[in-house]
Amino acid sequence: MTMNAAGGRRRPPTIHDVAREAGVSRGTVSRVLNGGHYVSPAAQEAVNAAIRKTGYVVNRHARSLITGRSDSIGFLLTEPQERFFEDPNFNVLLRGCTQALAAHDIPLLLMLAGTEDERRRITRYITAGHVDGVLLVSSHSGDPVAEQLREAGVPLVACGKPIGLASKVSYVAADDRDGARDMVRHLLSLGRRRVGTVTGPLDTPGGVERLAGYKEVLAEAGLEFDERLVVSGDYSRASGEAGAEHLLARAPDVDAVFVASDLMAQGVLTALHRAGRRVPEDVAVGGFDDSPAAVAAGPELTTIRQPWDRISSEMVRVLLALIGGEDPAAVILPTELVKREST
Amino acid sequence: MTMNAAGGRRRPPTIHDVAREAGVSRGTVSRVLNGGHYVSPAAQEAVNAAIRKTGYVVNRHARSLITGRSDSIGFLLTEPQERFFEDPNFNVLLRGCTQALAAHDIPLLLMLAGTEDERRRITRYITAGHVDGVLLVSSHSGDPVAEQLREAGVPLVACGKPIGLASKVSYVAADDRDGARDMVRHLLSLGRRRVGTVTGPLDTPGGVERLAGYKEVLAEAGLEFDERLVVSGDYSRASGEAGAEHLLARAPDVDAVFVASDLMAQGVLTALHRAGRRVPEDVAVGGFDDSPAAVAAGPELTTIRQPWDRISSEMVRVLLALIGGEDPAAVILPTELVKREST
DNA sequence: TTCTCTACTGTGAACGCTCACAGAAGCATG
DNA sequence: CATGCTTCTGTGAGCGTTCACAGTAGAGAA
Repeated sequence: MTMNAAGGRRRPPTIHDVAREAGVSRGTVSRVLNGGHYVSPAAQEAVNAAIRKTGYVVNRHARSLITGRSDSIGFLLTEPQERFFEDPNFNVLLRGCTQALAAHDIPLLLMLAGTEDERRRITRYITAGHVDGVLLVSSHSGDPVAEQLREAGVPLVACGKPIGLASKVSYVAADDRDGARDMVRHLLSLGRRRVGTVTGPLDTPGGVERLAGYKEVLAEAGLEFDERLVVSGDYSRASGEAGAEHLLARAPDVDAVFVASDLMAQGVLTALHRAGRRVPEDVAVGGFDDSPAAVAAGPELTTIRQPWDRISSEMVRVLLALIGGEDPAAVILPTELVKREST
Repeated sequence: MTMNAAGGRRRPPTIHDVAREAGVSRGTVSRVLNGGHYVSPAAQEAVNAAIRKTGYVVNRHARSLITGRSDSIGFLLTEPQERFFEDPNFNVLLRGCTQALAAHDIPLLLMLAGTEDERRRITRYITAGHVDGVLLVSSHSGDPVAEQLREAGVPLVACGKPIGLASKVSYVAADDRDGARDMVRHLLSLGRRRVGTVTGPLDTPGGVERLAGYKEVLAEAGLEFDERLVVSGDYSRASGEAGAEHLLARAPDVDAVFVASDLMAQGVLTALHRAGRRVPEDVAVGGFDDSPAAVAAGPELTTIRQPWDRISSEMVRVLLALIGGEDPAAVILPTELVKREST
């Protein structure tokens, strides 16, 4: 649009050009750029017109150099596996965060720290002040990166309650336990009495909480806890399949399964199908997440919807507050039972 | 806000601190940082030691301010839909690019430009020089953002051959046409003669090329082209399902389907199952992509593997070359037939 | 009048780095 | 001895911005 007719590549306009154009000083332009306090309406208007005319865009590098802020946020994934990329929830979360930040005109830097080596480099990068804060997605406990960032005083918001960390780290999570309770109550309401579960990894908050909810409801229904009905998975499809086989072998009379993720539930469906069990007639299956995988499955999964859109927007809100100097906060968001064909 | 354990607020070390520590000047430190030309071995070593000792990390903002480079790359998604996030290929691509860039210590900025409004803001952001180059993922033709960036002279590499654009834009793509040929030949080799296809969107290069490959092989096999065997989809699961129903209605004798994406193929399987057709006995189904969806499907899909890892690393390589002043390049990578249960 | 207060504006000095340039040292050549 | 060349090193300037501070003008109070 602003190509010079002369053909030369034109140097982008600076605050100086705008000042000259508006007939004011650099300082006044800067004040307009940063909220417009102590600026007369006339100057305000002149500067805005000059900005439009010159096509001026602030040079973030120059600004960052002096403010010490970088005006960007890191999205950090410290999973050793690529599981998160396989996980549809991850997409939704990433997209939600990007959009929430875009509303503040803040770019998001995607950082993958799978290996030990990468983790070191990225920690170094972050602590050097190249991002103002970090959105952390790391399900496992005892994450060294998280601990290091916390110690370095980098504003940090985790997705899901971090287990291993000392207190005072902000996080946003769905109410896993309550979601699990809802699902198991739902299964019991269908008349099922031999309700098994395939848990998530038990070094993750989600895994622990969902199992806790399961146990609570069985107890409140007066059903005896039967450890043969509990097998553990790692949120992957394959582990769901293996888990269901295990379950069928140990408790053939199982008539319902609460699976701690939709992806695992897909695996469970496969295994049940192979074993000749009909879903939901013989065995009702409930998932967790309401990810695209839930609808992709056949039959479509009854599941617990996690409010990913709200989780991501809350993560961004809390992080920006933290950067603004507010105290750490924990946000727990409600889940919702979504009934489909599998129960 | 990095608080020191000692209690003092420590300013991060600058190039000046390193210079003092090493007993040399700023200039020498800078030269070491930028390749070490014209630096004596003794100075080189002293500077490296000082860097290690002080924990110095270069301030990219200061560097960018003077060099005009930003040392970061944008990953731009201009899809209006969230389809890409649903698409497992996207994950692999994003991860691959992030990692390839990480090897060069270049952070990746994720940019989503779904709406018209966002597109304007992001174009502005990019053309203001906040990234050195852009990896563009936009399947549709006539993308205004791409055209604007091209005109503004921003180094740009597209994923897949852009249709609408004027020439001279770099891209990396799998050999869609050849992949389609392989799959259709495979279906014919199984003795199938009524081979249908569910195409991708025909305003995308993938959609067009895969259909072209299909037609070519039918022609070379001496089979007459039957337009009842061709229905179009949009790469979504739902469109695959609808497409298969359409196909069954128009050509009930269909004995094989080449589906232009795995996700659509999942939908095709669902529709075939509902219609009581066995796969692969009654109808063989071939997908495209070899995405996780291919293995998630039941039966597991025979498909065409796209070399996503190489696509992403090539995109990064070409973009860095472009930034380095080299000429635009097009890279076409070979595909591979992966046989599974559905054929 | 004179003083104070408020609202606004301009100016130099940073921020941490790279770049151009000047110079020094070492060595060979005229 | 001067001269040139190469390799290395230090210095000043400046990138585009914000920030602190010093003003200025105008209004109201003493």
